[in-house]
Amino acid sequence: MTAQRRVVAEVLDGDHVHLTADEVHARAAAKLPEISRATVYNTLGELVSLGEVLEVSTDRRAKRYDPNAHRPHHHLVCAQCGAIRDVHPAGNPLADLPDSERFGFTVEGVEVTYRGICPNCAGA
Amino acid sequence: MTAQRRVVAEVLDGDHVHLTADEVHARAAAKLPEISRATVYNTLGELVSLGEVLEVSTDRRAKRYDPNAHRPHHHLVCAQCGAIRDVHPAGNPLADLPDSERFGFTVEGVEVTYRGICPNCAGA
DNA sequence: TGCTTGACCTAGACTAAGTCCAATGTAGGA
DNA sequence: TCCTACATTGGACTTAGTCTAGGTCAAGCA
Repeated sequence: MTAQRRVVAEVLDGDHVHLTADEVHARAAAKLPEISRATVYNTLGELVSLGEVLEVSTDRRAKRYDPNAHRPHHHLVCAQCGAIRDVHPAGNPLADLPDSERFGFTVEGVEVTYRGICPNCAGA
Repeated sequence: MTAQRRVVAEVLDGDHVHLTADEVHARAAAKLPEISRATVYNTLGELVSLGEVLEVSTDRRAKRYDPNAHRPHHHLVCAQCGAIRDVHPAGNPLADLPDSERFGFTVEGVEVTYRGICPNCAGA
Protein backbone atom coordinates (compact mmCIF):
# COMPACT_ATOMS: atom_id res chain seq x y z
CA MET A 1 0.00 0.00 0.00
CA THR A 2 1.74 3.09 -1.27
CA ALA A 3 0.78 6.70 -0.71
CA GLN A 4 -0.62 6.85 -4.25
CA ARG A 5 -2.91 3.90 -3.71
CA ARG A 6 -4.06 5.23 -0.37
CA VAL A 7 -5.19 8.57 -1.79
CA VAL A 8 -7.04 6.87 -4.63
CA ALA A 9 -8.85 4.69 -2.12
CA GLU A 10 -9.61 7.72 0.06
CA VAL A 11 -11.06 9.65 -2.85
CA LEU A 12 -13.40 6.76 -3.57
CA ASP A 13 -15.24 6.73 -0.29
CA GLY A 14 -18.84 7.48 0.52
CA ASP A 15 -22.35 6.82 -0.71
CA HIS A 16 -23.55 7.64 -4.20
CA VAL A 17 -19.96 8.31 -5.27
CA HIS A 18 -19.49 7.76 -9.00
CA LEU A 19 -16.37 9.52 -10.15
CA THR A 20 -14.72 9.35 -13.55
CA ALA A 21 -11.06 8.40 -13.71
CA ASP A 22 -10.29 12.02 -14.46
CA GLU A 23 -12.16 13.23 -11.41
CA VAL A 24 -10.39 10.64 -9.30
CA HIS A 25 -7.11 11.87 -10.69
CA ALA A 26 -7.98 15.52 -10.00
CA ARG A 27 -8.98 14.83 -6.41
CA ALA A 28 -6.04 12.57 -5.78
CA ALA A 29 -3.71 15.20 -7.22
CA ALA A 30 -5.13 17.71 -4.75
CA LYS A 31 -3.73 15.56 -1.98
CA LEU A 32 -0.64 14.25 -3.74
CA PRO A 33 0.22 16.60 -6.57
CA GLU A 34 2.75 14.42 -8.34
CA ILE A 35 0.44 11.44 -8.86
CA SER A 36 0.22 10.48 -12.52
CA ARG A 37 -2.76 9.47 -14.60
CA ALA A 38 -1.24 6.08 -15.32
CA THR A 39 -1.02 5.33 -11.61
CA VAL A 40 -4.64 6.31 -11.09
CA TYR A 41 -5.71 4.01 -13.92
CA ASN A 42 -3.54 1.19 -12.59
CA THR A 43 -4.87 1.57 -9.07
CA LEU A 44 -8.48 1.78 -10.22
CA GLY A 45 -7.94 -1.35 -12.29
CA GLU A 46 -6.60 -3.19 -9.27
CA LEU A 47 -9.42 -2.05 -7.04
CA VAL A 48 -11.87 -3.29 -9.66
CA SER A 49 -10.18 -6.68 -9.99
CA LEU A 50 -10.10 -6.99 -6.20
CA GLY A 51 -13.83 -6.39 -6.21
CA GLU A 52 -13.52 -3.30 -4.01
CA VAL A 53 -14.83 -0.93 -6.65
CA LEU A 54 -17.27 -1.31 -9.54
CA GLU A 55 -16.93 0.14 -12.99
CA VAL A 56 -20.16 1.64 -14.22
CA SER A 57 -20.80 3.21 -17.58
CA THR A 58 -23.98 5.21 -17.56
CA ASP A 59 -22.97 7.27 -20.55
CA ARG A 60 -20.64 6.54 -23.44
CA ARG A 61 -18.05 8.98 -22.34
CA ALA A 62 -16.01 8.11 -19.29
CA LYS A 63 -16.21 5.04 -17.10
CA ARG A 64 -17.21 5.81 -13.55
CA TYR A 65 -16.00 4.10 -10.41
CA ASP A 66 -18.40 3.12 -7.65
CA PRO A 67 -16.99 2.12 -4.26
CA ASN A 68 -20.33 0.64 -3.20
CA ALA A 69 -19.31 -2.81 -4.47
CA HIS A 70 -20.47 -4.97 -1.61
CA ARG A 71 -24.21 -4.48 -1.89
CA PRO A 72 -25.75 -5.31 -5.27
CA HIS A 73 -27.53 -2.32 -6.69
CA HIS A 74 -28.46 -0.55 -9.87
CA HIS A 75 -28.30 3.05 -11.00
CA LEU A 76 -30.70 5.90 -11.58
CA VAL A 77 -29.29 8.55 -13.90
CA CYS A 78 -30.48 12.06 -14.65
CA ALA A 79 -30.70 12.47 -18.40
CA GLN A 80 -29.93 16.18 -18.12
CA CYS A 81 -27.18 16.67 -15.57
CA GLY A 82 -25.87 13.12 -15.35
CA ALA A 83 -26.37 12.82 -11.58
CA ILE A 84 -26.31 9.20 -10.44
CA ARG A 85 -27.99 7.56 -7.47
CA ASP A 86 -27.62 3.98 -6.30
CA VAL A 87 -30.99 2.22 -6.17
CA HIS A 88 -32.18 -1.15 -4.90
CA PRO A 89 -35.23 -2.24 -6.85
CA ALA A 90 -37.52 -5.00 -5.66
CA GLY A 91 -37.62 -8.18 -7.71
CA ASN A 92 -34.87 -9.89 -9.63
CA PRO A 93 -34.67 -9.08 -13.33
CA LEU A 94 -32.67 -12.26 -13.91
CA ALA A 95 -35.77 -14.26 -13.05
CA ASP A 96 -37.74 -12.32 -15.67
CA LEU A 97 -35.71 -13.75 -18.54
CA PRO A 98 -37.38 -16.96 -19.67
CA ASP A 99 -35.28 -19.82 -21.04
CA SER A 100 -36.76 -19.23 -24.47
CA GLU A 101 -35.12 -15.79 -24.47
CA ARG A 102 -31.69 -16.99 -23.35
CA PHE A 103 -30.49 -18.30 -26.73
CA GLY A 104 -28.42 -20.95 -24.97
CA PHE A 105 -26.42 -18.35 -23.04
CA THR A 106 -25.30 -19.01 -19.47
CA VAL A 107 -26.62 -15.82 -17.96
CA GLU A 108 -24.48 -14.57 -15.11
CA GLY A 109 -25.54 -11.07 -14.30
CA VAL A 110 -27.65 -8.12 -15.17
CA GLU A 111 -27.19 -4.38 -15.13
CA VAL A 112 -30.15 -2.08 -14.88
CA THR A 113 -29.97 1.63 -15.56
CA TYR A 114 -33.02 3.74 -14.87
CA ARG A 115 -33.13 7.07 -16.64
CA GLY A 116 -35.13 10.12 -15.73
CA ILE A 117 -34.95 13.71 -14.57
CA CYS A 118 -33.67 14.60 -11.13
CA PRO A 119 -35.58 17.04 -8.88
CA ASN A 120 -32.98 19.77 -9.46
CA CYS A 121 -33.31 19.68 -13.23
CA ALA A 122 -37.10 19.25 -13.08
CA GLY A 123 -37.39 22.34 -10.90
CA ALA A 124 -35.17 24.49 -13.10
CA MET B 1 -32.73 10.44 -49.45
CA THR B 2 -29.27 10.38 -50.93
CA ALA B 3 -27.25 7.35 -51.99
CA GLN B 4 -25.16 7.66 -48.83
CA ARG B 5 -28.17 7.57 -46.54
CA ARG B 6 -29.66 4.69 -48.43
CA VAL B 7 -26.60 2.46 -48.02
CA VAL B 8 -26.39 3.27 -44.32
CA ALA B 9 -30.04 2.31 -43.91
CA GLU B 10 -29.48 -0.86 -45.94
CA VAL B 11 -26.52 -1.90 -43.82
CA LEU B 12 -28.68 -1.58 -40.73
CA ASP B 13 -31.30 -4.10 -41.61
CA GLY B 14 -32.20 -7.39 -39.99
CA ASP B 15 -32.68 -8.99 -36.59
CA HIS B 16 -30.05 -8.97 -33.88
CA VAL B 17 -28.03 -6.45 -35.84
CA HIS B 18 -25.85 -4.33 -33.56
CA LEU B 19 -23.06 -2.73 -35.54
CA THR B 20 -20.57 -0.15 -34.38
CA ALA B 21 -20.28 3.07 -36.33
CA ASP B 22 -17.01 1.75 -37.72
CA GLU B 23 -18.61 -1.47 -38.91
CA VAL B 24 -21.43 0.49 -40.48
CA HIS B 25 -18.85 2.62 -42.23
CA ALA B 26 -16.90 -0.41 -43.46
CA ARG B 27 -20.01 -2.11 -44.86
CA ALA B 28 -21.34 1.08 -46.37
CA ALA B 29 -17.95 1.71 -47.97
CA ALA B 30 -18.11 -1.75 -49.55
CA LYS B 31 -21.15 -0.57 -51.47
CA LEU B 32 -20.19 3.07 -51.89
CA PRO B 33 -16.42 3.39 -51.53
CA GLU B 34 -16.24 7.17 -51.26
CA ILE B 35 -18.56 7.48 -48.25
CA SER B 36 -16.88 9.31 -45.40
CA ARG B 37 -16.94 8.60 -41.69
CA ALA B 38 -18.54 11.95 -40.96
CA THR B 39 -21.45 11.13 -43.23
CA VAL B 40 -21.96 7.79 -41.52
CA TYR B 41 -21.98 9.50 -38.12
CA ASN B 42 -24.36 12.18 -39.36
CA THR B 43 -26.72 9.66 -40.90
CA LEU B 44 -26.68 7.43 -37.84
CA GLY B 45 -27.40 10.46 -35.69
CA GLU B 46 -30.38 11.35 -37.85
CA LEU B 47 -31.73 7.82 -37.84
CA VAL B 48 -31.48 7.85 -34.05
CA SER B 49 -33.26 11.17 -33.71
CA LEU B 50 -35.97 9.96 -36.10
CA GLY B 51 -36.44 6.96 -33.81
CA GLU B 52 -35.61 4.50 -36.59
CA VAL B 53 -32.50 3.20 -34.89
CA LEU B 54 -31.43 2.81 -31.26
CA GLU B 55 -28.04 3.54 -29.82
CA VAL B 56 -26.93 0.84 -27.44
CA SER B 57 -23.74 0.75 -25.45
CA THR B 58 -23.11 -2.68 -24.10
CA ASP B 59 -19.41 -2.09 -23.59
CA ARG B 60 -17.42 1.08 -22.98
CA ARG B 61 -15.85 1.03 -26.36
CA ALA B 62 -17.97 1.88 -29.34
CA LYS B 63 -21.65 2.72 -29.49
CA ARG B 64 -23.69 0.18 -31.42
CA TYR B 65 -26.70 0.83 -33.59
CA ASP B 66 -29.79 -1.34 -33.40
CA PRO B 67 -32.42 -1.08 -36.14
CA ASN B 68 -34.96 -2.94 -34.01
CA ALA B 69 -36.32 0.30 -32.59
CA HIS B 70 -40.04 -0.32 -32.80
CA ARG B 71 -40.39 -3.14 -30.31
CA PRO B 72 -39.09 -2.43 -26.81
CA HIS B 73 -36.42 -4.92 -25.84
CA HIS B 74 -33.27 -5.39 -23.85
CA HIS B 75 -29.92 -6.98 -24.60
CA LEU B 76 -28.07 -10.13 -23.71
CA VAL B 77 -24.32 -9.82 -24.19
CA CYS B 78 -21.59 -12.46 -24.25
CA ALA B 79 -18.86 -11.41 -21.86
CA GLN B 80 -16.24 -13.15 -23.99
CA CYS B 81 -16.95 -12.48 -27.63
CA GLY B 82 -19.33 -9.54 -27.29
CA ALA B 83 -22.16 -11.19 -29.25
CA ILE B 84 -25.46 -9.43 -28.64
CA ARG B 85 -29.01 -10.81 -28.79
CA ASP B 86 -32.23 -8.88 -28.41
CA VAL B 87 -34.35 -10.26 -25.57
CA HIS B 88 -37.86 -9.58 -24.33
CA PRO B 89 -38.04 -10.34 -20.61
CA ALA B 90 -41.31 -10.78 -18.77
CA GLY B 91 -42.19 -8.16 -16.18
CA ASN B 92 -41.51 -4.47 -16.12
CA PRO B 93 -38.42 -3.40 -14.23
CA LEU B 94 -39.82 0.14 -13.96
CA ALA B 95 -42.53 -1.20 -11.67
CA ASP B 96 -39.86 -2.74 -9.45
CA LEU B 97 -38.49 0.63 -8.42
CA PRO B 98 -40.39 1.80 -5.33
CA ASP B 99 -40.99 5.49 -4.75
CA SER B 100 -38.62 5.39 -1.80
CA GLU B 101 -35.84 4.53 -4.24
CA ARG B 102 -36.62 7.24 -6.76
CA PHE B 103 -35.04 10.14 -4.88
CA GLY B 104 -37.60 12.52 -6.39
CA PHE B 105 -36.58 11.66 -9.96
CA THR B 106 -39.16 11.49 -12.72
CA VAL B 107 -38.24 8.07 -14.04
CA GLU B 108 -38.75 7.77 -17.77
CA GLY B 109 -37.06 4.63 -18.93
CA VAL B 110 -34.90 1.72 -18.10
CA GLU B 111 -32.17 -0.20 -19.89
CA VAL B 112 -31.41 -3.76 -18.94
CA THR B 113 -28.27 -5.57 -20.04
CA TYR B 114 -27.95 -9.25 -19.24
CA ARG B 115 -24.42 -10.63 -19.31
CA GLY B 116 -23.33 -14.19 -19.74
CA ILE B 117 -21.51 -16.64 -21.96
CA CYS B 118 -22.86 -17.59 -25.35
CA PRO B 119 -23.08 -21.24 -26.45
CA ASN B 120 -20.16 -20.79 -28.84
CA CYS B 121 -17.79 -19.49 -26.19
CA ALA B 122 -19.04 -21.99 -23.59
CA GLY B 123 -18.38 -24.86 -25.97
CA ALA B 124 -14.89 -23.69 -26.89
C1' DT C 1 -28.76 28.87 -70.08
C1' DG C 2 -26.62 30.75 -66.18
C1' DC C 3 -26.95 32.29 -61.34
C1' DT C 4 -28.16 31.57 -56.49
C1' DT C 5 -29.20 28.97 -52.62
C1' DG C 6 -29.03 25.45 -49.53
C1' DA C 7 -28.53 20.77 -48.37
C1' DC C 8 -25.30 17.33 -48.37
C1' DC C 9 -20.76 15.26 -48.51
C1' DT C 10 -15.67 14.85 -47.96
C1' DA C 11 -11.05 14.80 -45.91
C1' DG C 12 -8.68 15.72 -42.38
C1' DA C 13 -7.72 18.07 -38.04
C1' DC C 14 -8.98 17.87 -33.45
C1' DT C 15 -10.57 16.05 -28.74
C1' DA C 16 -11.37 12.95 -24.89
C1' DA C 17 -10.62 8.73 -22.61
C1' DG C 18 -7.82 5.23 -22.00
C1' DT C 19 -3.60 2.17 -22.69
C1' DC C 20 1.20 1.17 -23.23
C1' DC C 21 6.02 1.55 -22.38
C1' DA C 22 10.74 2.80 -21.22
C1' DA C 23 13.00 5.10 -17.65
C1' DT C 24 13.23 6.21 -12.89
C1' DG C 25 12.49 5.78 -7.96
C1' DT C 26 12.16 3.20 -3.79
C1' DA C 27 11.58 -0.38 -0.21
C1' DG C 28 13.21 -4.43 1.67
C1' DG C 29 16.31 -8.45 1.85
C1' DA C 30 21.08 -10.61 1.40
C1' DT D 1 25.86 -1.29 0.73
C1' DC D 2 24.19 -3.50 -3.23
C1' DC D 3 20.39 -6.05 -5.70
C1' DT D 4 16.07 -7.08 -7.04
C1' DA D 5 11.37 -6.46 -7.62
C1' DC D 6 7.88 -3.65 -8.07
C1' DA D 7 5.49 0.91 -8.12
C1' DT D 8 5.43 5.21 -10.38
C1' DT D 9 6.13 8.65 -13.89
C1' DG D 10 5.64 11.22 -18.23
C1' DG D 11 4.77 10.94 -22.58
C1' DA D 12 3.64 8.64 -26.83
C1' DC D 13 0.07 6.16 -28.78
C1' DT D 14 -4.76 4.30 -29.90
C1' DT D 15 -9.59 4.50 -30.47
C1' DA D 16 -14.02 6.57 -30.99
C1' DG D 17 -16.15 10.40 -32.01
C1' DT D 18 -16.81 15.49 -33.26
C1' DC D 19 -15.88 19.60 -35.79
C1' DT D 20 -14.84 22.45 -39.72
C1' DA D 21 -13.61 24.41 -44.14
C1' DG D 22 -14.42 23.74 -48.46
C1' DG D 23 -16.43 21.19 -52.50
C1' DT D 24 -20.46 19.17 -55.12
C1' DC D 25 -24.91 19.02 -56.79
C1' DA D 26 -29.78 19.68 -57.68
C1' DA D 27 -33.77 22.81 -57.51
C1' DG D 28 -35.71 27.30 -58.27
C1' DC D 29 -35.77 31.34 -60.85
C1' DA D 30 -34.87 35.08 -64.18
